[in-house]
Formats: sequence, structure tokens, C-alpha cells
Amino acid sequence: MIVKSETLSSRGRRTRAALVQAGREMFEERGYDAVRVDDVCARAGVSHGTFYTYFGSREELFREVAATVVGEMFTASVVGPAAPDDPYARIEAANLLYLRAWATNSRLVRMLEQVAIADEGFRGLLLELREVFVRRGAEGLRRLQEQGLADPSLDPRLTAVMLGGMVEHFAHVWLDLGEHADERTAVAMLSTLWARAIGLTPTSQGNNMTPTSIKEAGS
Amino acid sequence: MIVKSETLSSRGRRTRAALVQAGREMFEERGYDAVRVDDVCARAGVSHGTFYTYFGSREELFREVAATVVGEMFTASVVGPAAPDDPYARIEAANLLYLRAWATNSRLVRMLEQVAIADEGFRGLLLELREVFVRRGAEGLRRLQEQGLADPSLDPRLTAVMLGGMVEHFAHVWLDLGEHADERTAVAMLSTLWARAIGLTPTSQGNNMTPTSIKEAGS
Amino acid sequence: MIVKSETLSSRGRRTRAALVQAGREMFEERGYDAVRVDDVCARAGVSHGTFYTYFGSREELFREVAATVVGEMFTASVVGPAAPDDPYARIEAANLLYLRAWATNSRLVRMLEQVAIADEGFRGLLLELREVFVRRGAEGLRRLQEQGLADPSLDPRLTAVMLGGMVEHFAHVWLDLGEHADERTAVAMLSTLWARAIGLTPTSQGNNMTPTSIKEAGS
Amino acid sequence: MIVKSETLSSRGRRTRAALVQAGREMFEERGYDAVRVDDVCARAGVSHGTFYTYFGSREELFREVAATVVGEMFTASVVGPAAPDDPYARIEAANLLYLRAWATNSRLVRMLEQVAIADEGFRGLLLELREVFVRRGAEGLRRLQEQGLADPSLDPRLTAVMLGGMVEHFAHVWLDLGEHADERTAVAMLSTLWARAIGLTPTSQGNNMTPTSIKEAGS
DNA sequence: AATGAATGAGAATTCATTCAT
DNA sequence: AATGAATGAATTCTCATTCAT
Repeated sequence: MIVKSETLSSRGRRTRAALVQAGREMFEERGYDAVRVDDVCARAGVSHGTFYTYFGSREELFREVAATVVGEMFTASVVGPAAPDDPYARIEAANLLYLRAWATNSRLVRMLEQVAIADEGFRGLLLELREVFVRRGAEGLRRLQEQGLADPSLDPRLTAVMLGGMVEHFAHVWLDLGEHADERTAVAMLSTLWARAIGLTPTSQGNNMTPTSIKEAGS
Repeated sequence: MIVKSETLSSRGRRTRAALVQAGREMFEERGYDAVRVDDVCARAGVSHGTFYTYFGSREELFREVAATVVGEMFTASVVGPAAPDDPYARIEAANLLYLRAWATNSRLVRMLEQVAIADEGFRGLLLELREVFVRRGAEGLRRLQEQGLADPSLDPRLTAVMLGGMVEHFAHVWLDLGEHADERTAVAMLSTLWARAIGLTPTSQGNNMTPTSIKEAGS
Repeated sequence: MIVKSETLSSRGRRTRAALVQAGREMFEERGYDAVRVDDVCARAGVSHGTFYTYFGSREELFREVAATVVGEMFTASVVGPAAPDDPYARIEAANLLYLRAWATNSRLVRMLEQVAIADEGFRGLLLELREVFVRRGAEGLRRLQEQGLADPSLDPRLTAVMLGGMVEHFAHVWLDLGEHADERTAVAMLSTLWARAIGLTPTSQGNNMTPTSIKEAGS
Repeated sequence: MIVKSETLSSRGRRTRAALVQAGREMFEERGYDAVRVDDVCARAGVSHGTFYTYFGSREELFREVAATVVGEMFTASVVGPAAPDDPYARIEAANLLYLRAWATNSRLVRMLEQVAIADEGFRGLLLELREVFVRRGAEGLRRLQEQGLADPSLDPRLTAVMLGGMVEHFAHVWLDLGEHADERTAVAMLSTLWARAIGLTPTSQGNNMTPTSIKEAGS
């Protein structure tokens, strides 16, 4: 019963977008169950009748919001072609993007997980999201292993799940639970732990894997 | 308005316990908002009127359940006096307990986080819980650093947050999202990554930090 | 989701009965679609929440009312053992009961027909109701045919459908649409038409099939 | 607020007619209350805004549909000048038209009755409709009585109400409730019962009032 | 203590109708 | 004339909570 934007006039598109935006904000602020359709309408500045012109239910709105967020995370986390050559630098670059992507959407992904408990469809979306990140991580590790730069005995997938989880979880703890750290410190630290954990062999460019500088940066 | 067990007759104590148990089960199964007071009563085998003899609201029941769970996690994760001397073995022992503790209660802690968004009290409980684990991890790392067995430049707290998060997050992914792994493999893997990440220097007892055995165990 | 009376305390039974009674009255007065659950509650003197203690929806209430009415019609229309021997008198006795049964419940049966258009279950109930009356009529005719008192060439079922329909329809026109006639006249007239239509041979007891007296009574 | 056809351009007339036709179909299919203005518009292929260009409300549309149907029934049931001379044949001819007229519009007339419960205006239309048929039937009977062909003691109006009701009701049972019969059989049967009921004296042309042929026709 | 009937605030949803374009 | 976005009144239903027994 979702009405897609393509069908709509520009006025309709505006209204619809306002609802999605308002919904996203409110979901983030209050959590799924605490959001009332009427609240979303109020924030979007439309009557509740209008809501049902575009969405059949709160769940459908959330579906839309979730899909948007998942899409954004996919996009946001792609390490571009400008990625550095140095393996450690690559890890650090990836972790920066990774951390930011999760930090930005931490709340919504948490909510997605909560909703996924009861809803098959959302579970699918969630697993898809995770799978993309896991694959990307596993792929990176496999490449390093092939280059002889990382411990070849590590199972790439499981390692990616665990170390990726470390970053994801830190994003949550950092933003949602107020663990204090600045971004640079956090990324440096996560990257150091990650690199060491996979047994990354420093290359000739010689990166400084000791996070001494981090302590300074973090203070 | 909570009526504590101490005040009650043995019959009352039994009824109250049944409600807490039923509530815990249902919260785990369905998530906070999807649990109706009536459902809990039905499972506990009492009328809904009776619920209010013991608890003033669903929230109060959850408070009780959450406190119980947090208490159990504190207890369950204490590395007993029988802990091995070998640092790696200690890490592995701790991770086993840690993983089990989080795995057992993953759902409820997630719920606690969700509820904590809107409720100051629950937020306190949650931070307390995390703090205990973080302190314990940081303490362990500091000791290894003092013994010259771990990289002294690592910030103990932040490291504990990150590596502890890795374990906690894996517990969730493992059980709630169905990431396949058997416990032994998971613990070995987590411990390897953990030990390497902190730069644990193998002691003379010579533990095998290459997880070759892990791949075998996991296959 | 209907809660049956047997399960309930006497207070509950009273409340439930009040809802059914109020529902019946309002359905009769206003027709199915015009009845609001709240109206029924107001008339029964309970809050709307209470309604849902006993019925899951307006439809369920109607189901109950309809079943009650159908039951009453079955009971009310049975020609007792005190039925006269004379065939015409039997027809008249049957028509009196028949007319009264339909007249009493005309509105509700009409409503049942309306609801039956869209609902399989109600359609079944309606057909059942009709079938009982058709069978009874057909049986009576067959007996007369066997006794050589009625035209043996008439198809019993179809005849019963048509003549029964005449009575049923008259009940409706009479009460719901205000066609003026007193009961005695109506019954005499219907019986005369019925008896003649099936070619009833007057027995020796000699009943007066000319409805001369009727005109007097009806004036 | 009804906009009559005369006022309109040909385009407007077409749109209006489409709405009336669509409304009629949907009313027949679903019943009055189940028809949404939007459904009618969708079937007519116009936007819902357009509906209000021609009708002020759903009720007004129904008023139009009902008037159309009543008009058609008046027209359809007139026994033309080609009517046979033989009284029985006239009855049969009339019953055929009568049955068809009611069968075609059974649903809508039923609906009209339902709506008439709550609406004075529709009640008037309904009574008018009935009155036409009753008068016509009574008139026919009176003529037969004057010709000495029917029982002169029967009250013409009441007889017409009852026997006309028989036909009308059969039309409903036949089509709406699925009582099985083919048209020829039904008409023959109804006519036989009707003729006998009024004590029709067979004329010299000797019509066969025994419905032997009917049973054959019905097989 | 326990029961379960009753309550009513609150939330979702539908749909006739209006109105700017 | 036609469109379709917007509105909000009206209705259904849920469920936490109270209270008489």
C-alpha cells in the first residue's frame, strides 16, 4: 500500500518526503514503539489522514526509513578509489568510514534489529546489511592473506564478523552510551587493534603501529 | 509500589516469582513493547488482577527482571579462583564466561538498552552493567602491561571497551542473528584476536596463538 | 473470540445478556450497518471496553443475535401435537404460527440476508433457516398428496418455496411496510389461497373455504 | 445538489452516466453500505473529486440509481397490447414479466428497503413502487371477478399483495439464494398456483391448469 | 491473596468531502 | 470539467489499571 514517489505530483512528493524525514527523526529520538503516527504527522505538518495517503501503517513508514538508511550505509561505507596503498592506512580509512556509517545510524539499526525479531521482512533487510559489511571485511582480509601480509590461518568470515562487530559496537557505545573518545583516537585505536589482531605485517613504508600518538590525541 | 518478596507469605512469594519468571521469558521472546501484562499473567497462571498485587506496572516488572539479569551477569562473569596462570589461558577463560554471559542475556540487555533511551533509571542500570565489565577488562589489561606482557602504550579502558564490545557483539550476532559457529571455535577465535590485539607476549609455557587448531575445531 | 455464557459468573452473564438484548433491539431499529458498537454499549449501560470482554466485534454480536433469532423461529413455528385433524385447519394453524414467526423477526431476517451477501457463515445460517421451513412445508404437502387431498402433480418442494414465500413476504409487507390487515384476516386469506393453490379437497367436516367472513373481519 | 444531465455538455453527460452505471453495479454487488464513493469513481474511471461535480453524496447517487431502477420496473412489467385473451395465459404472461422484473432488480429493491428504514424519501419511493404492482394485480383480479371468472369473495387488494408477494419473493429466493429452477417451470408453477388460488374458472379454450407439463419442463 | 468484570484513555484507521491547481 | 492532495470527523479496538467480591 506504499505509494511510491514516482507516481506523485511534486506537491505529493514533498509531503511524502516530509513524512519520511519526520518519521526518521522521531524513530531515532524515541524508538520504534514509542512513535505514534500522529506524532509523525504533527512533525511533518500534515493531518493524520494524509499519512494514509502515502503509507498504510507506521510499519510501512519504518520500512521506507529503514531501506533509506540501509541504502545510505551501503553508499557511505565504500572505500573509494582514492584509497591509500599502505595496508594499515587502508584499514584505517575503512574503519573511519565504517565507524561513521554505524555511528550515524546506530539508533536506527538497533531499532531494525528490534523490529526484526518479530518481522521476517525486516530480518531479511538486516541480514542483508550485515552481510554486505561482513563480505567486504572478509574480502579485505583474504587479499592481505594472499599478499602474505596477514595471518593465513584466520578464517576470513569469522574474523570479519568479530572485528567488524568491534567497530560497530564501539560506534554504538560511543554515541548512544556516551563513551568518551574523539573520532581520531577511536579510529586509530580500532585500526591498531584490528591490524594487530590479524597479524598485519608492517610494510617497508613503515607505519607506526604503536598508538603512542593516540594517547596524545585522545587526551 | 513493588512488593518485595520479604514481606510475603510463601504463597505470595511463589506467585511473585512466577510472574518474574514468566515476564522474563516473554520479554525475551517478544521484546518489551510487545509484552502485555495479560500475557505475563496467563503464562504465570494468575489473573491480571493479581499482577497488581505485586507490581505497579509492566515497567516495574521489567525493572525487576532487568535487575535479576544484571545480577546474574555480574556473578556469571567472575573468573573464579581456579583461573589458570597462563595469560592466554586466562583470556580464553574470561572470554568463555563473557561470551556465555552475554549470549544468555543478549536479548534482555538489548531490551534494556532500548528502554534506557527513554528512561533515566534504566540508563543508569545499563551503564553500571557496562562499567563493571569494562573495569574488569581494563584491570586485566593493566596487570598484563605491568607484567610486561602487553603493549604498555594501549589505553586500558578504551581497549577494554573495544575488545569487550567485540565479544559482546559477537554474542549477539551469534545467537540472535544466527551467525554460525560453535562455542569452542568462537572462544578460541575471540581470544586469539584479543591476545594479538593487545600484543600479548607468549610466555614460556608457550601457548599456541596461531589458531590453526581453531580451523580444525570449527570445521 | 466470543465468550460463551457458561464460562461466566452470574454478573458476567447478566452483562453479556444485556449486550445481546441491546444489540438485537438496535439492529432491529436501525439495520446492521447503522449500528455502532458504542450505541449498543450505551443502551446496555456498559463501557465500550466491556463489549470486547464478550465479543470481538460487531459482527460477532450479530452472529449471536442471529443465532438466537433463528433458534426462536425454529421453536416458534413447530405445529404442536394439539394440531387439528382437519387439513384446512392444519394449514391455518401452521400459517398462523408461520406468519407470527416471520413477522416477529422480519427485520432481523432481512438483515441476515443482507449480511449473508458478503459473509459465507451468515449465508449458511440463512439457508439453514429457509431449508427448515421449506422442508416442513414440502412434507405437509406430500402428506396431503398421499392422502389424495392435494394435487399430486405439484412438486412439493417448489410449491412449498413459493407458498411459504407468500407467507414470509406478507409478514414483511404487513409489518415493515405497513400494509394494513388484522392478523385473523391475513391468516384466513393466506390459508385460503394456499389451500386452493394446492387443490385441497374439502373434507366431510366441511370447512368454509370461501373467505366471505374474512371480508367482514378485515373491514 | 444533483446536477441533472440536461445542464451538461456531452462530455459531462458521459461522465455522469458512467458514475450512475458504476454505482448501480457496485450497489448490486456489495450492498449499500459497503460501497465507497471511491470504488464507484474507480469503476467509472474518474477521480473522486469529479464525483462531487455531479452528486452531493453517495446517497444522492443511490437516489438516482433507485429512481432509474424503479422506472425500469414500471416499464418492464406492463403487459403490452399483445397480451393474450385467455385469462390463464394473461396471468402467465404477467407473471413472466413480473418475475423477470423482480429478478433483474431484486438486489437493488432489497437495498432500497434497507435504506428506506432510515430515510423517509426512499420509503416513499418504495411504497410507490409496490403500490403500482399491487394496483395492477388488484385491477386484474377485479376484472376477472367481474367477468365471473374468479372468486368474487376475494378482496382484490389483499389477494394481489399476497400473490404478488409470492412472485416477488420467489424471484429473490431464486436468484439471490440459489433456489434451483428454470424460468419456464417457475413461471408455470407460479401461474398455476396463482390461478387456482383465485379460483380461476377455466374458459372454453380449455387451458391445461394441471401442471403436468411443468414437471416435464422442469426436468 | 486472588479473581475477573468493568473502565476509559489512547491509538489506528477509514472515508466522505473540500479545495487549490 | 477534472484532478488528486489534504482534511478531520467518526469509528473500531486494545490494554493498563481499578475495584467489588
